[in-house]
Amino acid sequence: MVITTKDIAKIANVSQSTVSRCLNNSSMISDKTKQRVLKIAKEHGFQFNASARSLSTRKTHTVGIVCLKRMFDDAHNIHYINWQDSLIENLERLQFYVIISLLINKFTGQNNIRKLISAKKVDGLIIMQQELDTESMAILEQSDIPYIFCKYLPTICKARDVDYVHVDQFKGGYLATQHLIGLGHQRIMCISAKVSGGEFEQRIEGYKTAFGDNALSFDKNPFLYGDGTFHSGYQLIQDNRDKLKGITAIFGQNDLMALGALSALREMHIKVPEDIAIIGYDNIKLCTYFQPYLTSVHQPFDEVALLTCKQLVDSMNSKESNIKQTLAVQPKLIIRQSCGA
Amino acid sequence: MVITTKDIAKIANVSQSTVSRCLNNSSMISDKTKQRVLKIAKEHGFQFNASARSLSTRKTHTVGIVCLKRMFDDAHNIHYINWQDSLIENLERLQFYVIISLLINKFTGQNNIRKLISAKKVDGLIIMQQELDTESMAILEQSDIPYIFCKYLPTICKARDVDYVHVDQFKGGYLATQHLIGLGHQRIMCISAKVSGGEFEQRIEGYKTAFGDNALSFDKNPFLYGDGTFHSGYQLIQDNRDKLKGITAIFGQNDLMALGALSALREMHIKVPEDIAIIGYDNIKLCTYFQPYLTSVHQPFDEVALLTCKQLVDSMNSKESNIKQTLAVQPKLIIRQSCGA
DNA sequence: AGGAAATATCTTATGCTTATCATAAAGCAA
DNA sequence: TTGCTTTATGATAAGCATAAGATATTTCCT
Repeated sequence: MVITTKDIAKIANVSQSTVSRCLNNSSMISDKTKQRVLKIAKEHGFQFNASARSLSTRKTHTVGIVCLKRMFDDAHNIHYINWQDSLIENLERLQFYVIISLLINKFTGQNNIRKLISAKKVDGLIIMQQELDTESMAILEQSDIPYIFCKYLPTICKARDVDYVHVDQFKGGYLATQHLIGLGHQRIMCISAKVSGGEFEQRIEGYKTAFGDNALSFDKNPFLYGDGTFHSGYQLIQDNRDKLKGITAIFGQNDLMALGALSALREMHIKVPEDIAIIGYDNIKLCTYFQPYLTSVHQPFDEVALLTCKQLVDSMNSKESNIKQTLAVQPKLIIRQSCGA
Repeated sequence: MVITTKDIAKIANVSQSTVSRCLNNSSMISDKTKQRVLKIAKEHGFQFNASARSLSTRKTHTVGIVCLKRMFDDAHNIHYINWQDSLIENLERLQFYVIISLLINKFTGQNNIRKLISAKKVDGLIIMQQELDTESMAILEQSDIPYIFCKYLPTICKARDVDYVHVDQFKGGYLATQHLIGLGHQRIMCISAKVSGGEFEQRIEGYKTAFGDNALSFDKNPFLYGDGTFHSGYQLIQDNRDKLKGITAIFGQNDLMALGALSALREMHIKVPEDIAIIGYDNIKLCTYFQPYLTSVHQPFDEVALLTCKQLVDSMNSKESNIKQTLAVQPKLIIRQSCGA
């Protein structure tokens, strides 16, 4: 059923290496032979045996995407899937197979990064993680395959010499805050989450800098911490009614928490944006599901995915190890109804 | 850096085939040798070269998941990712690598099912599709690897002899309708979508049967068709205010449309559940984000994923081609606030 | 035409593992 | 001890494609 180069060689009455050269578009081959072989290959629906080819060339044409957990419809991750999705699309466009893998196999305790690398299953890895344990990091560093961090990990990446692509979170926090200040808000509550990786911290830095740039003080402004889910945003507001006194705006560090807060405010009959303005972060689809539509900071995941794949493919193609690159993408303010602008 | 069986053979001072036998837990090997070889392998972090092994054994320990499009945060698919997610988790537990692939490579026009099969990249395939073109179906049927359809495709599957796992959508539609009728509703509007595959049609069959079982007529009840997105649910209500007259309940054939409808009703100051009850379908997280929380029909994706993987692995392990199986999972009614129960 | 250079093709080895067949060693019965 | 069965291990081939080295063919120049 399946045809190999050997079969084609027999049919075309040439050697196997000639077939290989034809199929690989090599020079040193006559046009006549090439056309003949290619025609036969096509007629028989020839496809390289990936294993044999990998064994010989040490290339798998496969990229692994490693992530810690996959709970896409909640938590900080309703939009996370878009990043991954866009990565897959880009990789397929570039003719790579894509293996998805959890960081650790929950049932065997096996480190999947190690497994993928030492089994030679992939040519490169994209790490989508908030943080990475030292063991995994060491495995990556000792490996000879290129890897890149996508989106997350600014703090960790900063400390190490690795490729990474991220959205400028400081800028995002700055943009959001500047927008609120521009609308006259000074008593702004921050709803954040304690997740490692430093993304949220950077947004807060942006927030603080915006205050500074406007010669304003944020000292009296409350900072509340949840876990990044919708319900934590909701709960934070419910549990801190007292802290709302005097507050005119809320900066939700992600859309889910912002929308959770919005939901709580609605139940408390506090009007948005009339009584309190709300701004979110991520620009997920949910922003435009229920009125008032949520003003948010868009993270251009398409651009990030494209850059990530490009950079990884560059590394995979070049023989020497490239100079590590940090690529930053600029977020964008999306103004809707929730701030009354 | 990377150690091979040949290296281990040299270190242990045995032949390569002995090493292979030890690592593969073969019989015909003395305990002493086995322990020694295993110890060396472990010390050096030995991992089989996947390509070489596949070439020799014709097994890749890899399963492909094929899907048409990936637009996970919208459309009918906010919960679709959970299915896939659960599949991946189950496959990793069973020690398989997972390749994700779009049905067609948008840029090359290449049929990825064919590519995965003829390149021998996978041992089995899971198809997550609403429908499948005849070419792809033919490729699958001619291939010698097992494949299974997950969740979708009841109509298509019924016509062919294939393995498939699905949720009993008829039952789901029946449960939802029965619940509404039990609460005294008879004038129920159906908000559905024209998506092929037959899922929605089956839910409607369940709806109709429930009416019949209660000796009621649904003849005057409106059936509205959108595209499955939140916004289409919203728009359907906005555009059909007139049809709401006399209606006491709405059956949204998926949660997104139901919530879209809910959002529209809210803007029209129609109270849910007091004026109109709403029931959804899918039981996505979003059901409990904004009050009134949406009553819905839960599709047990964990169970479906487990069954899918089990059945596929069975097929992959057995030498002869198994008898094709149809596995149905029962949906479950989740009662919340939106029907006033 | 003769010979070097360029072009086209073939032969063989290689990548890593497993499978098959062959061989050696050990155990046991007569 | 001989001969036979088990048990353990080694040697070689096979799986499929590519790479390197060898050979044949053509082209081109003097």
